[in-house]
Amino acid sequence: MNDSVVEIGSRAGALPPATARLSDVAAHAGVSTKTVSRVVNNEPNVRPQVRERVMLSVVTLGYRPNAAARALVTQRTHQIGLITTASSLYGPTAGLFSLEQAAWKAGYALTLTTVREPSEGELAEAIRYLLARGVEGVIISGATGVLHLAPSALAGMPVVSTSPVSDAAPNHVVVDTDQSMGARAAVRHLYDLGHRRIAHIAGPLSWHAAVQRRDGWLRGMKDAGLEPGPVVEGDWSAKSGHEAAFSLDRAEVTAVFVANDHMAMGAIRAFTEKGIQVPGDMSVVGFDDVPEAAYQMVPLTTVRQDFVAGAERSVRELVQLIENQPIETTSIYLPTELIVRDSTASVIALDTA
Amino acid sequence: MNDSVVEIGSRAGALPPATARLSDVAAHAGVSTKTVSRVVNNEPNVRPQVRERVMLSVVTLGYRPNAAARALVTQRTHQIGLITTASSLYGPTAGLFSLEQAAWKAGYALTLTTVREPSEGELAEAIRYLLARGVEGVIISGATGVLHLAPSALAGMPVVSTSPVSDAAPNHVVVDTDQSMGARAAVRHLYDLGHRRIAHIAGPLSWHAAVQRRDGWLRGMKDAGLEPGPVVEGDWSAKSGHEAAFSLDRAEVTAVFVANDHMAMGAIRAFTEKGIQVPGDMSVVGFDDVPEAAYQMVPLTTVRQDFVAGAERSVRELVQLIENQPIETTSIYLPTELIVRDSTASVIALDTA
DNA sequence: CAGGAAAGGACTTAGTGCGGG
DNA sequence: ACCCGCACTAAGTCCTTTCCT
Repeated sequence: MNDSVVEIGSRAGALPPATARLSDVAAHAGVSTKTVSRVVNNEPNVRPQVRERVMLSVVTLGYRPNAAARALVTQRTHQIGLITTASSLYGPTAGLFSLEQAAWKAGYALTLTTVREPSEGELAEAIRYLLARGVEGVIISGATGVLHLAPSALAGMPVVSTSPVSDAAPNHVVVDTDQSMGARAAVRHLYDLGHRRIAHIAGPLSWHAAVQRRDGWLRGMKDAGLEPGPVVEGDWSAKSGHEAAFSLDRAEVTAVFVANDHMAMGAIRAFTEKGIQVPGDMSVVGFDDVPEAAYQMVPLTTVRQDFVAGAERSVRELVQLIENQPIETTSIYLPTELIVRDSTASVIALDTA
Repeated sequence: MNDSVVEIGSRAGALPPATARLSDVAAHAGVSTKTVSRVVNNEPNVRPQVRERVMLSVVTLGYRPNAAARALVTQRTHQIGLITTASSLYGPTAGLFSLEQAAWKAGYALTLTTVREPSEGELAEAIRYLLARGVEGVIISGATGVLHLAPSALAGMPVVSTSPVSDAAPNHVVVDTDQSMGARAAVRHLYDLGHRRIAHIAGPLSWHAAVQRRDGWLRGMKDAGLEPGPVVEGDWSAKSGHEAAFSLDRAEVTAVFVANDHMAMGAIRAFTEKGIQVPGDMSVVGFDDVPEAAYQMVPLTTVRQDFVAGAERSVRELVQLIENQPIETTSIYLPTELIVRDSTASVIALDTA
């Protein structure tokens, strides 16, 4: 038989091999495997002395429970999958670590998956991959339009995402910041400063977040009784913000609401190159409140979103889904906060051509 | 018996339950489990007809191999753990996605773990956590000084990190960009522009990367026969760069080598506030080449590092370690590239007080 | 009837749940 | 109350058997 393995385990020198099994511990402590299991899992009905003896054996043998064996029998992996866009954009990454820590606290490990573009095909592939890995739920964040997920691909797997899915899936919750309200707050701020012609530099409209912010801007303009100014679409990068700003006609607008901070930075640079002062001649509002926003040449007025709160909420909802606890809502929208700095100022002269 | 399970599996309607087992497929196709295993794993010695019939059963039952069972018997999880610093700093995150994609290509899944500060304790905890999760190797990136890892904690686990470990561990490879050479290139560039008094704004010196860049600057100065200018320590943030720049005496220096781009941005802003023109009165070189570096008010001269290459190399080395293939070196340093933009200019007047 | 491809069956992996003592 | 032993989880491995020239 393979008692030899036991022998090797118990005869090991200073560095115990990582191969100690439950049965090795049981043999070493002179109890049954079941008893060791009880001790390891902190279950009751073990005498303190026995418990201690087992613990000692665990330590001396360097025993570590085998996750695979445990998962096999309990049907639980305590793993959740994260599908995110492969880019170092601030938004997707900012929430990442909070997500991991929230998952950790909840007793789950995070398995990371990236997609280039969240097409249905790529998403399905990512989900298959995670499913094969045995994750118990999935969080989809980052670049996503409305998700078109074939329900069959999910196979009833709990999902939390920042974007809604096309078909109302049963095990799905949306957790996102209230992009629309944030955008409206930005417009309101500009309106209060006297701006009437407000342009928008949008993010890529394949992103749900970009659409939401544009629609929020549109809605804000309408609410204020204003004619929406021109819209230019960028790709979130400073570069695209720079280009977008160049295409904006100074005569037409006195302020721009930009869909994220990095594009706003590029835009401010473009305006400066054209001889347009920010905020003297042009007010700019960004979105995100990236850490360096306050330390730009022109400290940026922006809409802050709380990525930490979003991450924690996402994990909480997902875990509830996984553990079949009742959930209250299927869509949760977190508030934003307008941070006023120096890139916005009141209009001195309202010169409309 | 549990034939009932089989029955449920085969009688399922449009949406097959995710519970189909290998034996269910075998029963459905009228073959042995071993044959199904052969088909699923693309092994030879199965007649094409049989193979096809099995495949059909796999599809109709929605069979998916159980990762836990497979891992248990093969003793392979195909999972690697990533330990990184919980911050949305550009450096650590930039490599993250490349890491995931490289791992994916190599057939491994990435499990994410974060630490606040990479102290020995936190690292040991993270490693234990990953070990318990069954990872086959670990990549440590981000904020790390020289790693003090108790060899016993690792238990012989393959490790790739950006920082060296104190005790030469057997299964350890260092993969990092050549920070020192990058810093020296920056100094050289400033020297060639006529600068002689070059200050340094360092990153937090608890980071190995920060130390390396400072030492590179020191070495570069020495090589050029220059007296090192003042050093101020920041924390990588734009804010700290801003503060650091304020403490620099204009009379003393004509150029600053800053340990990362975000601090450089803060520094440029601070100089401007003090009425010091960049690059007219002061040259600034950053490090990283973040995407927005080119679109700042003053496009930033910086040292670019290739995070993608680093990530790919890290995974490659780790997989070699895991699969017991011979490795050539235990330390790999990747080259950097100096990107010259507008934040550096030649010295017009050398006014030393 | 030797010989090789194709398929089957018992056993193993590391734990946990359930009944019994 | 405390502890033991057996059955069971879902795959894969090794070895054997069957089948077909």
